[in-house]
Order: sequence, then C-alpha cells, then structure tokens
Amino acid sequence: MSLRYAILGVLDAQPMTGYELGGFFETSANWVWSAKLSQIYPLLNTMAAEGVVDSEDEVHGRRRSTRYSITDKGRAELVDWVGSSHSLPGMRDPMLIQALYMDLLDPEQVDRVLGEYLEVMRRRVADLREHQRALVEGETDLIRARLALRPARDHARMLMMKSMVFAGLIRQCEASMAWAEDFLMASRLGGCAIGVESTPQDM
Amino acid sequence: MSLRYAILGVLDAQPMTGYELGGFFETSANWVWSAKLSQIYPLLNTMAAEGVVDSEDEVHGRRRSTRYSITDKGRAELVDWVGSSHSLPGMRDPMLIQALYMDLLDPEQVDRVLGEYLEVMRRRVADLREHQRALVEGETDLIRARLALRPARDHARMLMMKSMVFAGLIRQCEASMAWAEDFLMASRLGGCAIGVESTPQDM
DNA sequence: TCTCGCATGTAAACCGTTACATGATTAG
DNA sequence: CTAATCATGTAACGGTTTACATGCGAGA
Repeated sequence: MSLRYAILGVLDAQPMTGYELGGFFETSANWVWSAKLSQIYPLLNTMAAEGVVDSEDEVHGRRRSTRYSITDKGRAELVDWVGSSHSLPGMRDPMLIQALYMDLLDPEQVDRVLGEYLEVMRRRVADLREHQRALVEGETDLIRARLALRPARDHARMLMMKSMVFAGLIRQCEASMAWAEDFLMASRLGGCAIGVESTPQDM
Repeated sequence: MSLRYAILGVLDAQPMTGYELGGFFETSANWVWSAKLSQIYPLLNTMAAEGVVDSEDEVHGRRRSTRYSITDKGRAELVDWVGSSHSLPGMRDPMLIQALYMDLLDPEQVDRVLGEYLEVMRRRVADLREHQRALVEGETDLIRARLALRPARDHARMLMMKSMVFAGLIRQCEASMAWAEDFLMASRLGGCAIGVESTPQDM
C-alpha cells in the first residue's frame, strides 16, 4: 500500500510518466522503496481511475507517452496518510533466521557468511554516502522542482527531512554491521557469551 | 522462502504438529519471522511431498493430528541454506516514506506521528527484553530439546547465537528510536539542519 | 542493420494476510 | 451447556517479482 504514497509524493514535486517513475524507483528511491515497471503501470491506471492522479497523453511523432500529475484529491490523500500512524510490518530479515541456526555450521562457514554480509552492508553504506554526496553537489531536478513550489522559509525544513531519511538508512545499516561484527567476534571466541548481557531464549 | 527454513530449524530441535508450529510463530518466533496457520499447513504439506519433512499421523480418541519431523534431506537443505549468502531484501519501512514527505504536515502533526512511532518502538523493546528475561528464567522446552541433541561443549556456542539474535533485534529497534528522536528534535527546532552532517538529496 | 533506450503493458507465479468452514475435546 | 482450545484446512485477495510481448526512434 506504500508504493501508492511513494508515487503520490514524487508526483507532488513534478508530473512524470510511468517510465520516468520506474527509473526513479530503480535508482534514487530504491533506498526507501523499490518497484518494477510492471507494478507501476497498472497502479497508475487504477490511481487515475480513482482520480488521485490526472493522466495526460503526449505525442512525439509516432510515439506516445502518458504523463501523470497529482490531483487535489491525491494530495489530500497523501497528506492524510503521511499524517497518520501505520502499523509497522514485523522484522523480516532472513539473516536473523540464518544466525539463529548457525550453530549447525563450522566456525569457518560462519566467518564466511557473516563476512560476506558485512561486505554487502559496507558497500551499501558507501553507496548511500556516495549517493548523498553526489546529490549534495548535483542538486537534482526533483528537489529543485519541489523547493520551487514552496516559499523559501520552508526550504531548510524540507531539506532537513529528506536528509534525515538518508541518515536513518545509514544508521540502520550501521546497527546491522555492529551486530554482525559482534556476532563474528563471539563466534571466533568459540561461543563463550562474551559481550552479551543476558543469555538464552527459545528457537 | 525463509519460512521454510524457519520451520526446518524448529523441527530440527523437536517434531511438531502444524498447530504447535503456528502457536510458536505467533509468540516466540514472532520476533524473527511471523506466519499464520493458513500459510503453515499448506507449506508443511508441500514440504512433506518434497521429502524434507516426515509426517506421522497421531490419533487421540476421535481426534487426529499430524506430527512433522525433519528428514536427513531437510537437515541437509537447512544446513546448506544457513551456510550460504542470500540477497537482502531492500528496506521496506513505510515510516521512511512518511518521513520523506512530512514537510507537508504541521509541526504538531509531525510530533504526534513520530511520538506514536517512538511509543510503539519503546513497547517493542520492552517486550523483547521482557521476553528475553522470561526465557532466561524459564528455559523453554525447545532450547532444552535442542541442547539435549548436542554435546555439552557445544552448548555455550548455541546459547550465544540464539541470544545474539535477540540482541540484534533490540539494536535495530534502538537505532530506529534514536533516528526518530533526532528527527523529532530537528523538526521542533524548526528545520535548521542541526545535528545533520550532510544535507540534501532527491525525492 | 542492429542494438540500445524509450515507452507501455500482460500473465503467471509467489508470498502473505484475512476470512471462512469444520469438527473434537476440555474446563467452567 | 457453553466457551475456549486443539486441530486442519480452503478461498479470496493484495502486493511483489519474473518473464514475456510489442513497437518507436536514435545512433553505431
């Protein structure tokens, strides 16, 4: 249900075609939410039918494309959604299940799996920072479009919020990395529960 | 695809009926993975057909139940899965999308939404710790069954790993809470990007 | 000509949740 | 007797991914 609002939020800055939204959800927005074109196109059609977006056909020679823009109804729905609380989906990290049963493995295998996990996360954090830096320098079209729609006194607050989301993502990754490092360390020390305050549970 | 291995991991400690597994995934295991009976029953049937679990019918008076146990094939598949790397699913936290567009809200609304989020997370951490403490005292059937299958010298390592998973969950929650508090603070300060190292990006 | 990027979709499969259906046993 | 718990499922729906299908336009 969140893709709907992610899309509305993007269209609130700038009208876009489905294809453009698709590219967007494969690159920048990919960090927050991901979606394929095959999901985006039908969703845009339903949303147009519901009247939360307007569709306008464009013709370039023999080629056509449909540009979607947010309607007042759509904007109202977005504001309403952003302003209300939503139940958080339960933790669904496969790595946790793996970790739970890693006593089935040789210490070397644990080393390898956790090591690869750490490397992936390190790359992820690097990508996040790199992406952030690139944007700080490049000042994307979208954020400029967004700022242009609002008075200058709002700009600091808007930029702060967008950047905090990135900071949050980085924090999440770092928490996972710190955990993985502790796990690795504890595993290498042969299982004596060093660094762990309290001990067992089920599963 | 992970539920399959979560189930195999539980059955590796102890044979169980679908109903027992269901209760399990609603309480203890709920922190790591959740599943409803309506998903568990059909999955157990497919897994039995594939030969990764054995099913044995039990009759108590006029009542029947099917108890599933892991097979050698199932154990091999579990060990194989635990010992290999799996692509992590992208971040899918609705709160991130909300945060991204919170410049659409009054500061009071931001306060309310983030406040409720923080309260939910606080309760979650409390539940996690409470659950952990309860188990430290209670020493569940399942962990005892699991330890009984393995030599005493492995016990410390096994307990360490189970407990590290809980520690990881708590860490994740705490990272989210720290982020939400920063976000709240920054929002209250009216948007001047205090406490945020680097600034803007797209979306 | 052929490939790549633009542009739009459909179909099938998969995972998960909600709702519904059924019936036996046990505790109050 | 009634409600809760044990026990097993099916059906429908929603969200997501993968694979497939189609066609235009620009540049090598």
